[in-house]
Amino acid sequence: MLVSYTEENYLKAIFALSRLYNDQEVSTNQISEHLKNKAASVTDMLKRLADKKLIDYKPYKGVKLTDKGKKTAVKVIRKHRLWEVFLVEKLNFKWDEVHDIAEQLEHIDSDKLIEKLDDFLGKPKADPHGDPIPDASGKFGVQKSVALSDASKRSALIVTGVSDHSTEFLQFLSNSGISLGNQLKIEEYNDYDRSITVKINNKRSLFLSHKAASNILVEIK
Amino acid sequence: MLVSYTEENYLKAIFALSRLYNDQEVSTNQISEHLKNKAASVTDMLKRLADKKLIDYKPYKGVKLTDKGKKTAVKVIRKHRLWEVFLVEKLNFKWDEVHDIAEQLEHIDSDKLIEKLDDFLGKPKADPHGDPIPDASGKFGVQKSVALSDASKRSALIVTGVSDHSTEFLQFLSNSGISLGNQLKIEEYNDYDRSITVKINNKRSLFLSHKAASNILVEIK
DNA sequence: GCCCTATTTTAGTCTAACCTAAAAATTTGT
DNA sequence: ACAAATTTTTAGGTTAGACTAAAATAGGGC
Ligand SMILES: [Mn+2]
Ligand SMILES: [Mn+2]
Ligand SMILES: [Mn+2]
Ligand SMILES: [Mn+2]
Repeated sequence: MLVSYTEENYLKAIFALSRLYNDQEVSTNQISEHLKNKAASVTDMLKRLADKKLIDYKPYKGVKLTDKGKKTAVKVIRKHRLWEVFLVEKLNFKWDEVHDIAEQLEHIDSDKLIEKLDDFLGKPKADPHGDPIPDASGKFGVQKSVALSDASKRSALIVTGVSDHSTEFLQFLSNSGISLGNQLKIEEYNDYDRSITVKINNKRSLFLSHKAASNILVEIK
Repeated sequence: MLVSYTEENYLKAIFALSRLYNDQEVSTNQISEHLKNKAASVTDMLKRLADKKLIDYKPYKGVKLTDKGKKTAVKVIRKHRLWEVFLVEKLNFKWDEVHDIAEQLEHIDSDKLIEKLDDFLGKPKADPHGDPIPDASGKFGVQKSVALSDASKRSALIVTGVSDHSTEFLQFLSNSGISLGNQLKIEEYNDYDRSITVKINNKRSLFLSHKAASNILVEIK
């Protein structure tokens, strides 16, 4: 039984939303907003996905992915992130340019291709935005990173990812000279607006708003 | 104006067929057989392609690609062949495994991606089957190869391509120890069934039927 | 318990891309 | 030249996936 391009996008959306809301049922409206489709169209699709046993759907009660649906969604995410690594590492794209292309590439259907691509890239554990890449069996490595805005002062931090994937934010980081792997130290914490000052790689100092800091993920070194 | 996945496949088919029949108008039935769609469906699509100015269509008289249609078709072919090179050269696929995956990859829409892929692969001039790769402006290099069955005896020949792209034929060649770049010499020519015997790289001798020899393309060294 | 509002589903349309069956146009054979 | 065979188009349907408008349901406040 084959899953269409469109169905894959719905499964991915449901997976992301159920993560976001700690594995609760996902509502029609949440999916509708996420995919920018009308709620009536979503209901339509939910019926089709339920027929295919990819989701559990109780009218008015929201949906949950079945194991089969989860497996499909995770595979699409795996493909998306592997292709992003390829685009950045091999083709020299910038990290803010790859998402839209990966949105297309993630639907290419060939198990052999995924595994050969994974080998070619050296079985990467994370994509260019620090998001973990599930392995062939669908398991994600554990991510123990926290938002920079929640990190403690003075300890050495490593930038491991971002939680805002927009071109604007990624370009802002690049322009500010922050990239994955950089070492950060929080130098000042302003109670008034929760803005901070950080030192990058023990060199330059940089001022960051709370909004920016909340979207940078770090691990304690 | 965007060209759909399906429309791209029609343009590619029309391009291939008009090559095959020396730039004559392509008929509805030819397209129908090539794409394994019914003739009525083809007529439907021809109207849509004509509306988009991608083909010139006169009912009952066959179709020709416009410049715009030709440009689109050639770009799809360029992408198909570049991806095939990627799959064989970088991911170690065999030459008989790549066509179906390239059929999907050829529809990925990003000019920047094509050009970066082309650079990454070293701007290859031919795909793994010896088919020429048009450059970014759409120009094909000239192919001066002939069928092995038409080549003259005793001269040193180089295998440059195949004209049958089926898995069966490609695997037959691999099993026989013939690949692109090999040197061949015709040792014997049997008038009875037009079969030949060739020497590969001045070492092994191999018997080939006329059918096989007619699908191997060679250049005189 | 009932009303109000927000959410969700149903009903009815639309388009792209396919199909079958029938009609029309073209080509072929004599 | 004209009938027969072939090719192509038209007419009418289907399905996936979108939409709008209207109806149904659920949940919160009193
Ligand atoms: Mn992405
Ligand atoms: Mn990413
Ligand atoms: Mn191919
Ligand atoms: Mn090829």
